[in-house]
Amino acid sequence: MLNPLVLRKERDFNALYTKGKSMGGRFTILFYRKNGLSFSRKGFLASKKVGNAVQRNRARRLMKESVRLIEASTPLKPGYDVLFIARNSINNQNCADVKKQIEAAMKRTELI
RNA sequence: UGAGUAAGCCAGGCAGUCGCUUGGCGGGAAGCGAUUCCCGUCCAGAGGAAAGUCCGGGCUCCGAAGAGCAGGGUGACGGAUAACGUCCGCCGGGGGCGACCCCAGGGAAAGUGCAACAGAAACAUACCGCCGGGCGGCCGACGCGUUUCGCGCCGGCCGUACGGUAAGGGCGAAAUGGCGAGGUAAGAGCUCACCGGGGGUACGGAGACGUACCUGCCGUGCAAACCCCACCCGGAGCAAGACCGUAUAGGGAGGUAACUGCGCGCUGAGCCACGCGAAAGGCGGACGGCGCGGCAUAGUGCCUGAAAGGCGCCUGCUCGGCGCUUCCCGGAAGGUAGGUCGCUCGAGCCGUCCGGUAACGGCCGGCCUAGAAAGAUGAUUGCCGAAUACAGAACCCGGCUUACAGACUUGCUCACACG
RNA sequence: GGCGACAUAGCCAAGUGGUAAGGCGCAGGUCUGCAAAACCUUUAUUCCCCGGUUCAAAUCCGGGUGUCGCCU
Repeated sequence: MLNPLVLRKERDFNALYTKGKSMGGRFTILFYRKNGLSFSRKGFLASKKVGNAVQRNRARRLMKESVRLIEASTPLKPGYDVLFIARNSINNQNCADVKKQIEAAMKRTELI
């Protein structure tokens, strides 16, 4: 069985883009929306604008690691779909800066 | 020491903490089900190009995987290999002082075609020039007859038509072997030496081919133009495909929103008819444009269709093969954003030895080394340190090509210095 | 991940060995009292890039880059 905590279906992504709220940051863009479930689902996305396969993998790992560290102290509120999209400015950044930016964005949108 | 050339090898390392993925073991859960998930612990966890997808093969399905045609590919010779357009050796040609490097390197007297422009001619062609004798004119010397001229002969120049000539000029990317001498009216393989080419003979070599001798020579380039010769190729691709689970058994002539017309939204200052002259009129979130929607009983158009002793299906075509029967379409089956398998033990990797110039092959011993499904390698601390470039497996393997910071090893060549 | 197609002026494009057609647009001109229409003129020299074959390449061959499409 597939992991239910991961955003997967094209329908969910389209709903996020059209009906969800968004918040742009320096390195990432944040989409979020209430999903009506008892748990939250997350997605991490890096388009071809970010770079080649190595740079896209690096961007997603930085975002996942940042969210993991944030959730260790202050967990995500349940009942949301959240999508993190990397911008190409994320290249050559270290984890601490990305974590700071994502944490600020999540606080402003009151997801944590 | 410097410059160069060829081959090989590495792709930051070690330790601690947190986190991710497969598998083994132990325990516990979820779902109608196929089956899956959670916790603890142990082990393992991207590349030399994983890339481009340019070749070749395995594997799977398609219609039996058959013949022919079409189409595509390769191209000196001998070998290696599962196979190749790859690799090794060797031949020929080209480059470099050299080590060494580069070459789609069969056939142009089998045929067809092309060779623009320029040029006389690009299958046999004479433009300028050179030469020859003929005719005409002019000039000069000589002789004869004679007197203000005529005739003969010799030489030169000009013109003219004819013939000879491919040595020279000119055109061109390319002009009927090159160069020198003889020869000739001028020229010409017409003759000769050397070089080049074709053919023949002999010898050497497994062969491509090489060497020697004889032979006077018959246009050139393009086959990555058609083509000929030899050899090879059925097509599609893991989203291939296999299994399981769940659900399900009728209906019947239309379908399609492409255009016009209709509605809504956005855009935003003009638009329409008449007339031509200076004016006057009508409409105006109009007309037009873009987007969305409705209408098939509004029109135009398009598609399918109830057909007949035939119809349908089959990789580009044919031979050939298969199926159907008297209305048609469906349904079932199968597939699909349900699950599992395919999914990694393989032409595998490492080492000694043996055969072979080498590519490679063989014996023996040892090893197991990613298999995800929004897609696993990250964060942080310390030490070494100049310290990192190109870059992420997606069914597997052998090659090629392309990208790339730097570090190291070995062989060989050239130059200089010293012994 | 696999398969396929394309790249020519600002836009649409023809050309498949011999110095790149055509249309729209832009600019200039003619005409007009002013416009529109019409007519005339101008606009490619790295034909996406790099090599090779050829006397000669947009065209043929090889490699690269970019864009687009399809996958029961």
